[in-house]
Amino acid sequence: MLYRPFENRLNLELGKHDLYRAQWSILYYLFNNGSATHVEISNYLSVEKPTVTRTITRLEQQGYVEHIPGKDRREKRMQLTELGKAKYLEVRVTVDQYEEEILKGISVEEQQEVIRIMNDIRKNILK
Amino acid sequence: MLYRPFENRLNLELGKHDLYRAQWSILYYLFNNGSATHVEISNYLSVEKPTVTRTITRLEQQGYVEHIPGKDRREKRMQLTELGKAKYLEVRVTVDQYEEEILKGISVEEQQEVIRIMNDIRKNILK
DNA sequence: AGTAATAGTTAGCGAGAATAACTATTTAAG
DNA sequence: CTTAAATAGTTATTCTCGCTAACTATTACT
Repeated sequence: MLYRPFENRLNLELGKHDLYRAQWSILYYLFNNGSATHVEISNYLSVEKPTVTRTITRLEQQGYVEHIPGKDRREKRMQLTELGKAKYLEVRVTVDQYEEEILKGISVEEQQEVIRIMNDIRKNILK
Repeated sequence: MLYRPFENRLNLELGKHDLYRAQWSILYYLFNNGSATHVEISNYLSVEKPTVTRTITRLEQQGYVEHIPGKDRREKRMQLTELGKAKYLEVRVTVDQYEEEILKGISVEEQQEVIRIMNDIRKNILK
């Protein structure tokens, strides 16, 4: 009931910056995590590895992410480039405005409550 | 954060019945509404008309929906067939189990609270 | 009567995600 | 210490779901 309108508007906002949701969610994760492997991203987003590979490839072509040596020669640990960080912060402004707009009239307590409950549900699903 | 795991699991459950989310959401709407035109479904799901046409066509081929005369010769008013109603009830059992499972430990008050707030957000987005 | 608007369809495109089958590397077991 | 199993990632292919643009058919408005 909420997802489609939310997705539609978010894609509209992100489109202004030549980004899609899948790309944005990885920028977001890397910015807040410093770095991550494909598998970590895969688990975080609940998508399969090939999906991650494709999106990461695009982000690499755009110059937003780069890979750094991991503890293995198998794993590919990724992090944001300087350009990627700048991009994140730039888009963040737009996304913040969007969030503020759609949360108008919802108190901070209510927001926290919803996040807490959604997290509980998430745990139930992934269990 | 919640959508992908939810979608994955739901599709898994629906897959047991040879259905996809898009189809299920229309079955759901028609069952609870008696009948609807393409435009009504389009608005309800926040999806464009061609998308509705395609999904409805599939449901028609599967024998779950049929069209009845509307107030126009333009509009195509759809309703569930007997088979469609039976299918809905059959799948409903699976979906109920799924919902119960993922809502374990969430009180009814909390559920209502979340629904209320999500509805408020939805209104903000569509405004 | 002639133009607007509304309902739906067709054609074509693209995002996003999945599975299956593969390579490369690392870990564990006999 | 070598071989089998597990892990990380890629490639190829397929599917759903959704979009826009351009169309037909019908109805409403001026």
